[in-house]
Amino acid sequence: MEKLDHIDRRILAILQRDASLSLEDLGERIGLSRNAVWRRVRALEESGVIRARVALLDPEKLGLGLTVFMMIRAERHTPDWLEKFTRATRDMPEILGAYRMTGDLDYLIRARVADVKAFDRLYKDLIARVELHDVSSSFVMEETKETTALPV
Amino acid sequence: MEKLDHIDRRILAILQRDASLSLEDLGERIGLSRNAVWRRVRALEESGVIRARVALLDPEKLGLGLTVFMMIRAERHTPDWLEKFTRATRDMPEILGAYRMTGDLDYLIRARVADVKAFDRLYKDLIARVELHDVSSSFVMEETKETTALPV
DNA sequence: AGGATCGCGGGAATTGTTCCCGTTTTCAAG
DNA sequence: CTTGAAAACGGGAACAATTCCCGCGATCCT
Repeated sequence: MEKLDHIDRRILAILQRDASLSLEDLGERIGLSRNAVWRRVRALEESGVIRARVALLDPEKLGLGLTVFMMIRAERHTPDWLEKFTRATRDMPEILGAYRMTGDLDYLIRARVADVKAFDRLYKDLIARVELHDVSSSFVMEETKETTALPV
Repeated sequence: MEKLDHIDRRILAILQRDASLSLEDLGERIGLSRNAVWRRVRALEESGVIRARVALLDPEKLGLGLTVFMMIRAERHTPDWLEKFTRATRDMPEILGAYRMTGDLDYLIRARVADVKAFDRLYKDLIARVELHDVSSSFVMEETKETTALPV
């Protein structure tokens, strides 16, 4: 939790939508010299507020047309089951998010695959790696929103 | 869906984890001149495979410590309900993802907020904007995985 | 009011990007 | 095989952006 002023927040708001702008352009937009902006950006990177700069790819163009959520209840509630589950999800690149939850479902997985057939392979691969008591999968028909931009 | 060779995929794999590398460095890693790499990256941008370059922020450092999922069943199943729902989620910056689903739950929302109190405000704000028949919210205790990197 | 601190902008060196051009590789047809 | 066309490569150079140094002005604290 860092102390950020209004200008820092405007910089973050812009960069988390488009990090390809030059410092010159960025400075122009917020009314500061390329230079002042550079110092602020560097500070935000060093403090870890800016965690990374990445390229976002288009899943459709990569043939990954289907988003799937898997609602999971665990077989056994032990530390080493959790450890195994964590490793399994980390090692499976189709899995984009894995969450331990409150409520009656224990875990939630968000994954991106080519199609239903590919999902079935993912499913079988997952249950081979870690025992699951109950799994209910839902396909996403439409993503009405999907962003990496946090509220600043 | 584009035709990508092995080198393109290696470039994408690197850039979707770290887009701050220079063309020189990138070329070195994959055994090509800065120049050949530049042409490939440009082609990937123009074809839309690379959708954007963005900065990823640390939610904890911004005081957004809580991820929430909301499982929703709709009040009415009409085009203009969907339209209203879509606009509502678009306009609420805490909502990072909104998905129309198969199965017995109609919609799923992924959101990031400061704490339970902030979630309650989000919840009340949402039900004020669009009528929901049934909402069940779960908090994320632990994110064992969370990535923007797609399998290439 | 004086002194210290902080953030700003200008300038300049360094580094990175972009584009041109000649060469090499690949691939298909003869 | 050999040959010709097309595609991809690397080197060089111009241009652009980044990075860092410095001096100035605003702000704050006593």
